[in-house]
Amino acid sequence: MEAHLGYWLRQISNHVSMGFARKLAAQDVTVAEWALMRVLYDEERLSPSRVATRMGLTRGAVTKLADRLIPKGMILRQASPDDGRAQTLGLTATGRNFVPDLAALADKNDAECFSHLPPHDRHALKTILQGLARHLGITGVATD
Amino acid sequence: MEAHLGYWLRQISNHVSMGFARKLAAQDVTVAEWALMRVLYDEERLSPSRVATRMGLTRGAVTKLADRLIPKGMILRQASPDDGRAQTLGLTATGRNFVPDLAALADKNDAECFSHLPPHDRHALKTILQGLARHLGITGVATD
DNA sequence: TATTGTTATACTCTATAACTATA
DNA sequence: TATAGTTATAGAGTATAACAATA
Repeated sequence: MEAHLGYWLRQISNHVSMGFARKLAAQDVTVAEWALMRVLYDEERLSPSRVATRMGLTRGAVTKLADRLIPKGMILRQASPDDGRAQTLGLTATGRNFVPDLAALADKNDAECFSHLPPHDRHALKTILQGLARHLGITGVATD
Repeated sequence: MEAHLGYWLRQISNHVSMGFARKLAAQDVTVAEWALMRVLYDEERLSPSRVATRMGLTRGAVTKLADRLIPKGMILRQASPDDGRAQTLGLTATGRNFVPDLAALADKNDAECFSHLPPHDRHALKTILQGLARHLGITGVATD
């Protein structure tokens, strides 16, 4: 009943994410909001369904995130001309300009948490984690 | 703006924790509830304050967890004889007998997620994570 | 006054399921 | 009938702040 890898992973991950969340909060953005913005940054314009698939969320969850980002002026929701049911989500100019600033916060957070690691360990950690993601069938696109 | 270590950590950690949560759910226990039971397993009897410190939670959060575990018959809340303000939390016999079963689920989950890793990688991962915990000042006691 | 614990309230994150409008 | 999206509801997880009882 000693400690498990899953335990240590959770401890560190929570710590790192909380630090990042705090930095984002100073910009009035949550981690989930950032993840959505990051996905849209790569794709210009995506339907909520596709966003949901990429982020591993339900469509309803995406709607709620979008409902928060729209009044903040970060993203736009527009009806698709082709299909009366479909919508598209895309960053506003403001949102698009903001993404690199938020990415810089991710850089900073990563640096604070991991820069003391010897390069060899940092590299090993990333390689092992990426291998695990592949093996465990984690689909998500990088979002921070 | 490539992917960060924090990102991969979160992806893997979420995946591992979700698998564990599913297993615990089949026993009508959540991860947070398990964490509290695990802390009490080591200590016999602890005040909510001390539990909060160990788990990195507020006292209010501990009260809520305890309020769920008590009707499940897993833990007991008793007034301290010494200090009229103080309470103590402790596992019931049922709860105490249950902890090893839940720990076995943690073992199983860990095995499912990590057993395919070469022993060398598994060891490196654990060592690096534990080193990070120490460096980042993560206090928590192992809870899974 | 300080401390212990509980309660009230709020918010994020996420899910499931029902519903609406189209196809 | 099937699909896209939204809405309604719920619950975990957590925090902050107010409060009651006791020290």
